[in-house]
Amino acid sequence: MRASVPITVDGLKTACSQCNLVELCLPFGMSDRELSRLDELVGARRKVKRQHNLYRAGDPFEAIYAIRAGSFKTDVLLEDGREQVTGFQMTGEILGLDGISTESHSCNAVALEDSEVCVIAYDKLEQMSHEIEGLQLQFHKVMSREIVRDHGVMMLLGSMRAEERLAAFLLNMSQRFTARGFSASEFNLRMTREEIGSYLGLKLETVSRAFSRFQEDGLISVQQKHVQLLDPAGLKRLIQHQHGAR
Amino acid sequence: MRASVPITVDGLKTACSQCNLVELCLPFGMSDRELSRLDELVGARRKVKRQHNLYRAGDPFEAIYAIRAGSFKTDVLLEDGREQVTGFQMTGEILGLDGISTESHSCNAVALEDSEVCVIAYDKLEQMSHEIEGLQLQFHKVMSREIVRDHGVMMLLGSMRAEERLAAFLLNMSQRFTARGFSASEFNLRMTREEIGSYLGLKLETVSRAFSRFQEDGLISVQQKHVQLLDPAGLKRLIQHQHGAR
DNA sequence: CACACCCGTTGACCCAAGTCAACCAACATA
DNA sequence: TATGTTGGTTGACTTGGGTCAACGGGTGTG
Repeated sequence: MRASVPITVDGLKTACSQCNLVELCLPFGMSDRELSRLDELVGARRKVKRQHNLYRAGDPFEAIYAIRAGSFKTDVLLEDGREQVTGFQMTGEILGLDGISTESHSCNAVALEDSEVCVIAYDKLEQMSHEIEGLQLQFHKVMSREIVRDHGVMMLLGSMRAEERLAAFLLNMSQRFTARGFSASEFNLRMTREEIGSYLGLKLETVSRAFSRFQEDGLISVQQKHVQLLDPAGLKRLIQHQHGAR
Repeated sequence: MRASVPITVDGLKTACSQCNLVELCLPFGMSDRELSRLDELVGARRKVKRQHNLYRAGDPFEAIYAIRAGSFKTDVLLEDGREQVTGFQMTGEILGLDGISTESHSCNAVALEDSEVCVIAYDKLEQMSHEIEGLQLQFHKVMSREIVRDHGVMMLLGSMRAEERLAAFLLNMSQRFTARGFSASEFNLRMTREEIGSYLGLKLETVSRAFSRFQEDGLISVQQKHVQLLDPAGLKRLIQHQHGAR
């Protein structure tokens, strides 16, 4: 637990039209004309240091955030201190959608490494969505994707065994690294075993053991946060026909 | 598993402005002027018989649905047949938001009893959102609420013990019945123990045992689907300070 | 109105994952 | 370069919830 983040805004306006993350981010699928108008929407960037919060549960909701560099986790806390990590977010992904419903955030967003986000004022987004056809549609798709993703996590948590959960997690990470132009088979995780465990509804020891098991079975090679997928098909098979599962 | 639903549209247009569910439904918070315009948006109603699907995973996405009467469950299926119930929906709640992202539905929606929905064509909704200020905002709030709700379920599934999950479930049901003008302490569940179990990531036997345990402890009184909450505060306490939890 | 089937309950037993503990490796800080 | 601290691994043991099985009651269908 670290101190609250000192808000770090640098004056630089970010141009969506020149950002290499368009393919992954809010502007996806919009026309060039629309894209250029979007540049007005995106305000300043904000830097968030590792372990610092982008926002906290209870904070008033003013903006959503597009990750420009780095990565985050979101979590919810119970009164008694139990933590549930609800997601890990990478570049191009949108943070803060949870805040719209009650006009205040319902979870915490914490940077897993030194990161930078584009701040998108929500009232401006609302207004501009009235004007730009493609923006509204794309924004709805982003929210809908989040809902679908969450259903997938419920599937993980509700119906899979420990090793299946970790396999699904690794394949998901691989797929998202690939979409960002990184290797599908080799990457560095940014989160701890405990954070993975919280996300997957497992204790950190169980996560660690599953990693070791996968290594023994020649499915992956792990060394701390560095992971190499040696047999992605094997991992997929593990999810599909593991029987006797709950 | 039953046959696919024969689409049952009756010609009656539904007037949001005259519906007693406004408080709970999409039109919430909109002005009277806006509300009257909304009547154009909502197309026909559709009846869905118990056990029949409103839509299935893979169906092309065309509309979202507001529940006018009855209730539903949504679920996702794994290749090997495992089912995960992702939610239970009651009157005034919106179904189908999962379909926006890929333009096809990603889960199944099944009626738990004979039910009726208002069909809201998505392209019309998009178009009208450009024109009606309050509609866009409200629609975003509905989607955001769904995301927040899903995070709550992840908390359940990832960090709570069996009895805590059931207690949280019962309190949630109670709260939603209350919002609909029904008793907070006495209601009939529409779903089976197996469906509750799937939703909570438990086996039906465990759900049944937890019900019995609660009854022994004087927290509730159960008889089949009929539930009476005798000590809601006790149920709340159970969630908050149950220690030794995972 | 009868009958089958589905649903819910309960018991006995088992196992996957949690708990507790020791230890080691990385990495940050002085 | 030393040194404290955090993160990860592994082992031994425990346990909450899953599994399997038997049974009884409700209810929707013919």
